[in-house]
Amino acid sequence: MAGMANKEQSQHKHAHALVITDTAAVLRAGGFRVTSGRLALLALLETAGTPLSVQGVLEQWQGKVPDTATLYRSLTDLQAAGIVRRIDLGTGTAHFEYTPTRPHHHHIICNGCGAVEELEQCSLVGLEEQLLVTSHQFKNIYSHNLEFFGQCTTCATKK
Amino acid sequence: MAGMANKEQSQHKHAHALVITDTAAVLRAGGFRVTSGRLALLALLETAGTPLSVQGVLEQWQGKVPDTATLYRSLTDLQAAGIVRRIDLGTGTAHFEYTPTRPHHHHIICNGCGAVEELEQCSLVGLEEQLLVTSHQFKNIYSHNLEFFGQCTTCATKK
DNA sequence: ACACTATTGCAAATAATTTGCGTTAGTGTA
DNA sequence: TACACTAACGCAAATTATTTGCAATAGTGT
Repeated sequence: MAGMANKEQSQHKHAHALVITDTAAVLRAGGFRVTSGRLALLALLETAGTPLSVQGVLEQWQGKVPDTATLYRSLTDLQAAGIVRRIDLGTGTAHFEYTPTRPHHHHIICNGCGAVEELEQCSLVGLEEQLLVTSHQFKNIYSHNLEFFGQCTTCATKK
Repeated sequence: MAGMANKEQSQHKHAHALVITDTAAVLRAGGFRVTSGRLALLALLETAGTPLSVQGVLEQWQGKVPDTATLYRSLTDLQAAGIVRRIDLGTGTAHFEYTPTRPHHHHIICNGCGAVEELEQCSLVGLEEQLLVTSHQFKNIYSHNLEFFGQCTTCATKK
């Protein structure tokens, strides 16, 4: 597990950014070494319009692709540090998002083509509180996953 | 709560039952042959307090366990027929529930021990409608998954 | 009791993900 | 800038989850 020790950010003059959007800075802030592999990985995740699977990452990779073992290791560590979010789209394989530029949100997945749309806001925090009152068994809720499944316009038209 | 009262079903000709609770009848209604393997599988899923993985099914199986290939095939077919529901608890492996006695609902999963609690009602149908108005890309929503992750009382106490 | 074919078991193939280990390359320090 | 330290990487191999092919077996309707 990568500790969240060194706060080495803003080695440049923009000290006012509330959210670190520069991937190199994000890595440093997370206690990671800034390697070309990680930079490329985060850049990919950041630019991709949708959550990417390991497969997806490899396909979009520019140049010599990294070893999958390395990729999985990176993703796992980055997730533990909160830099990457692992989500389940019901496909049976993990998908990943770049957290810093993507606040908590949910998805709609097309049953037909697998297209994924990200949803704007989420109003379930209030619901979480209610749940804790009702639940006899649970004490805390830290997070939730919510995905909708349906048909995108294209697939709906195709009959 | 795991222990919802488990009523003995009427295995006789009460034609007025709105929901078929007898597993053999459920199988027949779904166009399946009533085999001992399937009966045992459905019985297990029905009695289990929580969604079961294939692993879990095998562990709880009484007597000579079935082949996993068979198990997967059965579960896949039963799911296609709507007799079984496949859900994702974020563990990376599929879990299954017996649909006839379990209406649509969601779960809370303990980050510590993996304990799963089923939640009563779900008020997201209205939300689905709203989403369709907002979304530019989606036409229909057929279903959704919602799981909460937190700490059960036991794990919360354990430090 | 019989024929028909869904279902099962067994062996083997895929896929996804993880682990061990020696090599390479960021980082802080001199 | 050079050097030592060790995180990160590549490669091979192991696990785990799930699927597929095929021949044997067992429900079902007649």
